[in-house]
Amino acid sequence: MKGYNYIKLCKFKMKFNKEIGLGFICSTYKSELSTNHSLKLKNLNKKNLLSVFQKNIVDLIKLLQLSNNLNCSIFRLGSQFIPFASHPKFNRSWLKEIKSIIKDYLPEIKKFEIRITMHPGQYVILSSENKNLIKRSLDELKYHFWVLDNLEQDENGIVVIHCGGTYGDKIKSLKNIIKNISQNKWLLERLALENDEKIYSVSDVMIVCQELLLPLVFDYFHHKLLTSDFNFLEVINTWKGRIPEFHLSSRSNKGNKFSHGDYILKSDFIEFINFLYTNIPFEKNLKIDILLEAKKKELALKKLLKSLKDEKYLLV
DNA sequence: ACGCGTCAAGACGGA
DNA sequence: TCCGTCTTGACGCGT
Repeated sequence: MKGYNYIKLCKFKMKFNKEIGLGFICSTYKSELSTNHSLKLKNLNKKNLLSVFQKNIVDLIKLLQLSNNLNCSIFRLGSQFIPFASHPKFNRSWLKEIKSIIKDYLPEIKKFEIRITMHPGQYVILSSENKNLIKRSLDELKYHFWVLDNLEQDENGIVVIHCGGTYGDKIKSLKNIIKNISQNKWLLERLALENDEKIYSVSDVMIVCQELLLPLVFDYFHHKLLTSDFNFLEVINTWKGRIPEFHLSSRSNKGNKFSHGDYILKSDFIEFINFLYTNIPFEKNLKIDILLEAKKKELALKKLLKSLKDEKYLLV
């Protein structure tokens, strides 16, 4: 049994005594490896689906191997792992074959002991009044849960979503989210909510997380674009015994202020660690997973690790 | 053969 | 009003 992969940080004001695990998301840069191989809806049939899924699961193992080589603790599995799985044109009976393929690869996947989490697309919305949209969102979430169940992930295998739109009334929309989740208790098993950069700040998301006892995924980049007042210990407390998942990205030097950069600036990482250092009591024993949301994926992770080593922030 | 626009889906802010 | 942002690979049409 190997232990939790974490990086050994030093050179902070005092020794930073939390165990920080890192990870990158979904694919390698330029997608030599990807868990998001897909197909056009009009080409959706059993044969095509199985061949695409086969590519995704084979690449998943290679991506976990790569993550492990880079000493990562967490990996985000792409939402297109089983393309169109929640679509009406998807024949549910295909899942039997998928299930048995997963079973064959499971020992290889589990041996890395890397935490696998997922982040459905922007179309999963629980704040809406539109019944059909809610139904489709629940179907999509059900698919994500199915995947993590079948990958035999423990309670740390979360499914992260944003809170959706406000439709001009944020309080009403937050109530809708609470109502929709309350009416579907199975969501409490794996669902987690993340603050976004335009609509729902950490303090907004906290209302739902505290009401329903859901983990709050703190995205530092989003928080800086849409700040709010909150007690960071309350964010930690939403995780109960689970390992908090936080997100970090740097601003892109092109595009608008919302877009994610190719890499993670060392300064942004240090700033985030200092934020954690300042806001979590020294004596609190904690593991924390930080997913790096950078366009250049594993290259960004490697570059960050190198620059941290070069400047002696990281013990090799 | 390759480059580019489109593809299941929503909502928002900014130009 | 339209486009880019969240995601970023496949594919089919045009050259």
